[in-house]
Amino acid sequence: MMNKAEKTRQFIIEKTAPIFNVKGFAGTSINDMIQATGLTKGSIYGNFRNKDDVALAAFDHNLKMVHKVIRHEMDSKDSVKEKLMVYVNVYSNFLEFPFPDGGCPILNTSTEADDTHPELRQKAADAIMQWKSNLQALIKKGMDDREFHADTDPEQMALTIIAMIEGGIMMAKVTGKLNYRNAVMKSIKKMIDDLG
Amino acid sequence: MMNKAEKTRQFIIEKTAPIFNVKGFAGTSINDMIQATGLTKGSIYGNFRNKDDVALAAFDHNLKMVHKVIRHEMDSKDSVKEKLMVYVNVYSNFLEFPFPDGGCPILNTSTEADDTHPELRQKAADAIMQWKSNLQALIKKGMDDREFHADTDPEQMALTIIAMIEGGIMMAKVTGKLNYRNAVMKSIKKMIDDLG
DNA sequence: CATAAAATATACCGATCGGTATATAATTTC
DNA sequence: GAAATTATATACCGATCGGTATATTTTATG
Repeated sequence: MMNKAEKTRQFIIEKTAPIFNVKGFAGTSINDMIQATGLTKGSIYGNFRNKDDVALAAFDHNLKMVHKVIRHEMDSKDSVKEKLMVYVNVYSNFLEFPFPDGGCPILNTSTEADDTHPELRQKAADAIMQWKSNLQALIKKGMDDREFHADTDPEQMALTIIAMIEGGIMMAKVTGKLNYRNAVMKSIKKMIDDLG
Repeated sequence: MMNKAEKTRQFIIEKTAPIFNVKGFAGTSINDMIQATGLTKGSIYGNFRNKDDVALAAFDHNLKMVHKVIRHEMDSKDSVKEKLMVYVNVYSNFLEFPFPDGGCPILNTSTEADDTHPELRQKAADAIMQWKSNLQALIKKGMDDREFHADTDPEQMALTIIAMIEGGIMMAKVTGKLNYRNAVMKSIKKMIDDLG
């Protein structure tokens, strides 16, 4: 059971995570956090070492939200193909799911942090590598189960799916044209279908 | 022929464009620009209305560099397929080309600006839509020339190629694993090959 | 070459930045 | 219930922020 400080820390994380995801690390100030939480600096610095510390926790929180959605949708799926399609469906319709404000935290954090914030960059890199490994394992299982063709390269397929998802999200979000993402997701679906 | 001010303005743009591409709009300060150029605020504000103005010009400059590379590589290609492959080859090896520091300006600017900076977001959106239109026209020409299958959806194919390129760049850059991008580029090549 | 115009340097501004020290309030412990 | 401990609020800090006003330098013009 959480004590007062743990509750406050979690509250701060929940309130600041969307802001970091929308405005980025450099664009988010302590004052933004104060306004979002209604607390003061003493409370923030009492629960976190510094701004970096909050940002790292916020990224973890955003990622956890994404994982939660994926896992929830994944639970009711049997075939590997259906499980792969979960990614496409969730990322195609993230307004229907409790996705973080600001969109995909992996995309946002990777792009901002890759040159500027080694710790955030490392977390985003870990998230992508984990995602790749998960997809790769799924695809390999599909091959083992004879659900997919034996000539499939699981790692390449996993990386390609992620690239298409992230690229599709980025294009749709910046242009405001949802059919852009839909077109890309349609391609991913066809690619997954063609696996077997 | 450029006068002194025009030369200085262009100089400021050239020096600050990589910084904006690496650190992002929010992460780049007037002081960064001063240090990069060796000039002072009077010179910067004498040639630009404000920081936004510099950032917009810097994005244009970065984009122009990318277009220059693509156009240069495109010139010696005859078939549509070869022209499409130029994008894959250039984005696979942008260390071999005069690409902006910080990587792809479209990806960087789109992701940072989509929620925070309407003008930059619009520029990035325009760049993507232009890119999509160019690819779409190429693909359509390939179909008209019977180089590609008639059942190809040019817009969907164009969007998918861009998504894969941008997604592949993002993954490789944040993880430091170049084979990630190479795997995705390999998939794009196969997809282009399968067009006809 | 002198003067006017333009460009850049310098000084300055209020606001905000991330963070710390101390006071006060809230919670925990005995 | 009082005292100790912990958490949060407040005041404060130096540094940096984007930007402006004015002085100085450089360039252009006649």
